[in-house]
Amino acid sequence: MSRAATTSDAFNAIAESSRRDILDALAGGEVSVGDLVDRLHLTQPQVSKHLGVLRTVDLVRSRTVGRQRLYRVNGPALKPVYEWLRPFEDLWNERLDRLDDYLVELHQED
Amino acid sequence: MSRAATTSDAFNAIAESSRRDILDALAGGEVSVGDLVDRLHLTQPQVSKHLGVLRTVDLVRSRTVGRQRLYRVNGPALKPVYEWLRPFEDLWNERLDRLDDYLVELHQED
DNA sequence: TTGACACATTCCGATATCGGCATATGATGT
DNA sequence: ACATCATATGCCGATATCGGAATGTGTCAA
Repeated sequence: MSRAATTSDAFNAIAESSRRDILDALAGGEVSVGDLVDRLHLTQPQVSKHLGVLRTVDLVRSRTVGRQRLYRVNGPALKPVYEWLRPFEDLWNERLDRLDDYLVELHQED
Repeated sequence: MSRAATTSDAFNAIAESSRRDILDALAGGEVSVGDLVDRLHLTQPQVSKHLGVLRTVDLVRSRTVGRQRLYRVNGPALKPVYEWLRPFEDLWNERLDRLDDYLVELHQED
C-alpha cells in the first residue's frame, strides 16, 4: 500500500501548504482562478489541480461567471479537523504543560 | 518533485489516520508501545514507525522506563494546526452559512 | 466562424510514502 | 554470558503524489 490519497479527506487535502495558501486566499470571499495564480505565484495548472483536490473533498465550491470560475471555501468541510483537534486544546492552553514539565524533570527525557 | 514528507510538519504527520489514532490513544496520558499495539490493532513495526514520524515533528515525546518506552503527546506541536484553522471557525458556526446558501440559490452551483 | 481568453485535464519522470517481514538494538533477569 | 522481552530500524514492492509542459474544453467578442 502507499500513502493515503490527498483526496481521501480534509486532513490529507490540507497537508499541502499550497492548498492551505489557497484556502487562506479564499477566506475573504470568492476569488477567481486567475487571481489565485497572481496572488500565490503559482502556475495556472498547479492552482487548478490543487483546486481539484480541494473540490473533491468539498473544501471549496465554485460558481461560473462568464469565462471565470469563482471559488469559495466550504467551511463545514473543515469541521472534522477542528473537532478532532479540540480535545487536545487543553494540552497547550492549560497548566497541564506545567505538570508535563514536572514529569520530565522528575524522570528523564529521551 | 513529489509529495511533501510526512515528517515535514504537523499537518503532514496528522494526515494519516493511524497517526491520529495514536495521538487519540495518548490523549489520556502516557502509553507504552506495546499497549498501543494492543489497543489499535496494528503491528509493532507499524506503531514504531508512526511514532517515529510523530517524534520527528515533535508531536510526541518519550521516556524510557525499564525496557518499555512511554509516549505522551506534546500539545504545543499541534498549536500551528489549530492556529491555521481558527480563522475559518466562523465559516461553520455563524450564519455566514446562510449567506452562502443564499448566494448558491441566487446564482448557480457547479 | 474565428480567435482570444479562462480554466481544466493529461502525460511524464522523480520521489516518498505505506505495510510486511526480517533483523538489529537495548534492557532485564538468571 | 545468555535468553528473553520491548522497541526500533532496514529492505522490499506497490502506489499516489508533485511540478512541468502540452493540450483540451468552454465562453465571449467581433
